[in-house]
Amino acid sequence: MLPRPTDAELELLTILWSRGPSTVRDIHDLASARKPTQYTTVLKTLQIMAEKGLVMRNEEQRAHVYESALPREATQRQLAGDLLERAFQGSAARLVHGALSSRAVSEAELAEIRDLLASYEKERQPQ
Amino acid sequence: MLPRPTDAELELLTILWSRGPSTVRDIHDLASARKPTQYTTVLKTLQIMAEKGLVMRNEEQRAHVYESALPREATQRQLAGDLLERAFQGSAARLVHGALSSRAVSEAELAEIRDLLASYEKERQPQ
DNA sequence: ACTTTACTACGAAGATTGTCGTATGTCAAG
DNA sequence: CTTGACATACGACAATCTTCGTAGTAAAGT
Repeated sequence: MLPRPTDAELELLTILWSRGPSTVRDIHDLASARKPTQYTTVLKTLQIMAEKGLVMRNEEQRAHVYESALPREATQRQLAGDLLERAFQGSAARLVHGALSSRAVSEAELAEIRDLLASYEKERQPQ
Repeated sequence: MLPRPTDAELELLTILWSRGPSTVRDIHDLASARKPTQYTTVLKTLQIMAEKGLVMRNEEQRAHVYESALPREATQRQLAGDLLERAFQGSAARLVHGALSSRAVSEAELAEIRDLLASYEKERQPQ
């Protein structure tokens, strides 16, 4: 339903996910710390995102408050699923392999994934 | 070094990975079976990909032969790593969670991922 | 009251993407 | 030799993306 967020849009979504509802000022401060950007660039991007339905806007205050329309997990599911189909022909194992081989992975991270798998294994057996 | 392939480019790369070096005719036949497209659209896209370095072109024959510049795994690593950083803040566990929750996963697939993890666990202990 | 500051709206420019049509060249068959 | 089939080259168009500047307005400071 919702379009896949573009690169610039995703950058702002990650900020909204970590901060929760935020003003353009707040979002710009964080975004431009990572990559220098004009205030109006962030504003314009958020306005477009609101048109697309990627974010919701609360206009009660003079400084509008923006909020991600979907929780982080939902968008992450969409993005992972999309890449899974388009680049990995649906092979989750290949995607995991690609992710793990892209950089060093800590033991803690491997353990976390192992636990995740275990819960999926269990889920496959309703009783 | 190489740019991230666009959606249309990735579609053609997947064909090259499965078929190996191919003519535009071959690629077009397969691509347009999935999504109707004009021959020259595929040709133009391949020419742009050659400029970007995403594919190599052999012009010995009248019908040029195109070949992916990188093996499938290298590009998949790039794409997975890129998404990992941009959408998952580097958390491989979250990426795996997103992928698995995006659709039903077979027992065989889970087993494959489990084996993959095991090999990474081993690799982490040089001695 | 006036000036500075802060905010939104919006037009627009430049780059990229995806798509196609047309021009042109090559080659084999009639 | 001419024609038809098939190939590449390339210009062009619309849509989207990213970015920014300017205009207008509301609030706050002096």
